[in-house]
Amino acid sequence: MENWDEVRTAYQVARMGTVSGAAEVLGVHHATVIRHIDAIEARLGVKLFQRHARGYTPTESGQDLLRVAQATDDQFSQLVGRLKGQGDEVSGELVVTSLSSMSHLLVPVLTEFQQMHPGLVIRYLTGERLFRLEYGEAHVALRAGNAPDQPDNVVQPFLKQKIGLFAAQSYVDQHGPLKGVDDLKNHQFVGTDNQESRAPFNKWLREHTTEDTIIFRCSDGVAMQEAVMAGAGIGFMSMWEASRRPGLIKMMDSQVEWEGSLWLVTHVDLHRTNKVQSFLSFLKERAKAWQE
Amino acid sequence: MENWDEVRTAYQVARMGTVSGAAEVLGVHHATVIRHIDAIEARLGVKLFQRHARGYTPTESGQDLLRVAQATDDQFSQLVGRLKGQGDEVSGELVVTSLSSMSHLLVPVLTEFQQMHPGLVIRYLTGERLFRLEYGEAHVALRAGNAPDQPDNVVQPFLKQKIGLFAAQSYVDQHGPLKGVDDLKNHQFVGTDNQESRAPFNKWLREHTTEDTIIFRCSDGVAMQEAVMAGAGIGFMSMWEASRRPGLIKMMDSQVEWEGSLWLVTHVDLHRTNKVQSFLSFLKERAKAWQE
DNA sequence: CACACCCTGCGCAAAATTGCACAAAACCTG
DNA sequence: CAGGTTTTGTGCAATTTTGCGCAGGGTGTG
Repeated sequence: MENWDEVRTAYQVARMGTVSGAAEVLGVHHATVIRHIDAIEARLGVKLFQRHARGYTPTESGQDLLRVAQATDDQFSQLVGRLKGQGDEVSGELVVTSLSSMSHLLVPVLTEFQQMHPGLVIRYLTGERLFRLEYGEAHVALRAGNAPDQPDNVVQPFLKQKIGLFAAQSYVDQHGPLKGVDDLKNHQFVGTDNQESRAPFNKWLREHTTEDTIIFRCSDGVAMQEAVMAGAGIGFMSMWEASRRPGLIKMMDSQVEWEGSLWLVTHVDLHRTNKVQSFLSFLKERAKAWQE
Repeated sequence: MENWDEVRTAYQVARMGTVSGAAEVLGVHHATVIRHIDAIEARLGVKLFQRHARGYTPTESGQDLLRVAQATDDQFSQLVGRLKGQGDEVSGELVVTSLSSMSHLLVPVLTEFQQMHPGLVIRYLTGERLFRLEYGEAHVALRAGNAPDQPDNVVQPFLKQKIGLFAAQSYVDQHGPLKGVDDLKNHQFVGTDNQESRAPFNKWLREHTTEDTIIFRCSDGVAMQEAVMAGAGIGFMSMWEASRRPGLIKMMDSQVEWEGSLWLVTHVDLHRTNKVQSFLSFLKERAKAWQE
């Protein structure tokens, strides 16, 4: 059965009993209805209607089609109702992805947002590989670094991540405090294993010290923080992270050039949906508290 | 939801994951598929797919549509299976109509035919009013008299009804036998109450006797036979009927001009269906036995 | 019995749909 | 990393579909 429109036409004819009545309901010319009926009967090789001067009377086959198409019509009506509503209400899944280092910030927000919308299921995806918005893997992504410029992605600046330079008390006891920029070469650092890291504070560090001062190198951000905590060396950490870890000593005033940008990225197809929009506005609201 | 064809297109895209794949399945150009998707999304105001270089990924709304349309597709497939088979197999209803005087002949045939086809429901309609084939009230009609010439009705001659002139033994005892055509005016007859009856034997009777000899007039054929049996007068009766009623005396040799034609009438829309055809051939086969 | 009304059916022209060719972008493979 | 493949997207022309007007026929009603 190809050409579902002809089924719909036949359905209305069976329901109305006349070609003219069906044509009026369908909003087409009655000649079109006749042609549809002739076409579907010819394709099926079955008479669906008995033609007479008063209209079209469905045969048993036509009554069978009537029942099936009636159910289909109901199904479609319900579907349209769901689809139209779905764009407006916040329900179903909300898939958010970010680097795992952001989870401390995001998880409380996601939890609160879910509690505001009982019908919502939160899927928070973090991992090494980038979850791609284009394939529908996520609705909202939190990205760091330079502004992403992927097509079909609508990207907006989220917030500047304030970065500080910290060390553990044990490190200060052992190596003494940092006495300004010129003293950097006399200390040892915890840094990223990635030589080409484009994070601004990493570039700053490469410019102001020599390679051999970075004596503890990690590929994972969380491990870096652990290393700093353990006194392995001086390391960069977001101000917000540092405030949650007691015993850290600020080694230097924060430089503006260390700041990293965070970006909120959504797929253009989903950006205008109420679900995404309400989450974004809620997230920005909560993010104001982090800035101070 | 108008335009069911677009639903079908969207269904195939959701199923295949690509526009090209859906286009191949649907047998249309991929540009058509793209336009259908754009159209249905615009009409619903909901994004059904996320577009990317690898194809179209259904959103939650698209997945909802996929489920509904999948069910619809199954329903339609089953419907087509039923419809295509329905034309071939003998099942459902078989509606036959005739004058009630034919019931003695038809009922045994109908009974046997039903037993040959367990899935069949026989509806045998008899009554004063004519059941009209055009409105789907009956599949097959058995008509007497001149050949019906209604449009859309396919008419075929069934058999000639041999008619004899009979009386009860009690009538012969009282009035004596009929001594030829010239003796008709000396007898009394059982006839129809309808002055304009076009039955050939009635016209013959009006031509060969006077009105006042028809002393028992009925509107119903069965009542006429009862009257003849009771000795009210001489009356016409089909040879087949007379042979089933003992004690009747044939008053005259059967005249060819008395014979009435019976016609099998079907609606043109149903005439070619296997159900009607197999019943007609079965009926004709059984009718051969009546001719002898 | 005649009139009015409604429904079907058909030819022709207008309109919408579709197919085609081509472009551009992304992905896979060797 | 480059070539080949697959995919979507768009302007233009051909085709199909649709709408319109009118004729024909049947039905019901006054």
